[in-house]
Amino acid sequence: MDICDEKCINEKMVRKTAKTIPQKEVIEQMVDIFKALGDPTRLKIVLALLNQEHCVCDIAVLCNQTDSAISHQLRILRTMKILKNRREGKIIYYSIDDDHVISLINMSLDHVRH
Amino acid sequence: MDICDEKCINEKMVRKTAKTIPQKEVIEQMVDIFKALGDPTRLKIVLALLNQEHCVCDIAVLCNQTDSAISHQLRILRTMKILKNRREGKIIYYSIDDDHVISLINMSLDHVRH
DNA sequence: TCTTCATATGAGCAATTGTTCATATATTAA
DNA sequence: TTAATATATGAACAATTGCTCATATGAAGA
Repeated sequence: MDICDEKCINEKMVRKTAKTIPQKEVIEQMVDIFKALGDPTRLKIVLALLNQEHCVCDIAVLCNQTDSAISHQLRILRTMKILKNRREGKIIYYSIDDDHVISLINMSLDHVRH
Repeated sequence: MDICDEKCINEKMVRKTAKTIPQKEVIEQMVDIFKALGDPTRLKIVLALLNQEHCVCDIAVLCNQTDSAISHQLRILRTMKILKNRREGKIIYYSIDDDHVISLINMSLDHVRH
């Protein structure tokens, strides 16, 4: 981290805080989780799966979206290991694969309710 | 919520889950928080302010961004009541105005560290 | 086998977003 | 008042994103 001496107002404080900021990789992973939940369709999907698994088709109904749109978002959430799925014949059931995400959602619910 | 009888595979489960999904307004507010933290610059800003306030100029240094870019993002975070600011002469100090956000960040840090 | 149904996926498009650059505002010092 | 400094803001632009539509895959039944 190179700190410009010219512009920096309070170099000591900046240096101190700089040490506390997580490394790039960690920040990127945090951003990815928040970004995943920062879309109404994806958040609704996760909310719909909080208590039980559902098939793609039912998730689409619950989210008022087309199967295709939901499938695209499910792939993103699956790739991120936020969701997992299991096949039963033609039907594929999705469920939550990450307890931290549940905690994040409950905490943001607290936030909204002040 | 109208549930299509044709497509729905398991109507009972869908109806049951539908009742548990928060209303639109709540979901939008949750999305807004996650979206706010779902950008590397904004997340870095909040991380930089976790322990103490900083002026715009120093935040820019800490985030490796121009003052202007930071100022734009600070306005977003201020509008969302995630940050507050105070003026001291020419300098404006920003700090965190929302404890829930701190909890969210700590929880996502847990997540990243498995 | 052929058809149907559930899901997945690629291309294309419109909307959103984050940054840059130029400029404006506001405070302090000269 | 004028100049310098810190911050804010509007316009423009490039990049990203989420959806639609068409098509593909994969499993079950006829």
